[in-house]
Amino acid sequence: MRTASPKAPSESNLNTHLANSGLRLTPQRQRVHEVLREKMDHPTADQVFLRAKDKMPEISMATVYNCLDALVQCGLVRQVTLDRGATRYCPNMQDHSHFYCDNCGSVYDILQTISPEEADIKIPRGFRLDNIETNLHGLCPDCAAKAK
Amino acid sequence: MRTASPKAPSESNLNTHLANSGLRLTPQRQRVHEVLREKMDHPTADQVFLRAKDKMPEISMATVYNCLDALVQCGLVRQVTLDRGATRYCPNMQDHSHFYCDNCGSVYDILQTISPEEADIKIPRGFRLDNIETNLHGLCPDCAAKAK
DNA sequence: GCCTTGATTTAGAATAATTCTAAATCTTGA
DNA sequence: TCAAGATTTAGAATTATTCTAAATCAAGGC
Repeated sequence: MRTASPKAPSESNLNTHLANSGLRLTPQRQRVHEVLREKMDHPTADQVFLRAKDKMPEISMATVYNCLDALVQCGLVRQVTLDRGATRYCPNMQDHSHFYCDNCGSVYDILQTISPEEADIKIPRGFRLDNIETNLHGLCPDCAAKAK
Repeated sequence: MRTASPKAPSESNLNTHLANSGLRLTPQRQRVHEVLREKMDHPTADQVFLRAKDKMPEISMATVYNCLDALVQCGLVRQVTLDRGATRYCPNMQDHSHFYCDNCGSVYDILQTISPEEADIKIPRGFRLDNIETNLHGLCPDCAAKAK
């Protein structure tokens, strides 16, 4: 039996985005999306996998990668590569940049970015610029204090 | 016997930078630096390894990583992480940003950046901002043409 | 509702990228 | 010349990501 259950706004949002990219809404994609929004640190695929398993023990690593790719593709998650280590995922789609501590590897959202207009970036003819990613490198408060 | 051989400017530059970071000038570090400057595409560690072996067949992968780290540490090379794949290395220390084609993965130097001042980035108290990395994402001319 | 088609998930293998280890070899300064 | 510490090396180990083929699922047509 199927009852017409009202959907949480985030779920319908998720469905809309997925559908716009020709992707389906699946329990796994929901779960991965949920995990990312639950704790908006910047988890690696592995961390997402571990957290997702709490409520969905049968999910596999390959699926986590698939889901993350799907979410990135439909514009609900950003992929963040800041160093040689594992890629991180960020569900905050508000315009912002990332501060990366080159010493301890911690990541912070910085609610400020440079828009293409104000940056006045001129790209050569033929290129199509989709977005500008800004990564701030330096030391976090803890490491900065110790560095003195 | 040791003769006082005059050094090429780039070599003395390399030595100066290394020394300033408490690092030694070694043939391997010279070779890796040379490889990067020979062809300023944005090679991965693996590509650097293959190219370095031409003139130094006994160099090892671990050493290439060590050398790249040393060069990054002393400010002669930039590490560039643009996606989930291997890290790339860029010997162009002129202020510039990278354009990354999200479709084919090609990388281009864009001789333009956003200075911390004009960006007007305000980081929270306690953080130490060392540099701003700007990555431009989109499609290269080839992929942009095909995408239409 | 049933069926077909293609999308998605799965476990596990495979590959790729990076780091680690311990021994050998340099380099520098005393 | 020696000692101490830095660097290199091969190869193993680890980590991160992708691939594979089979099983399952979802959506649209009948």
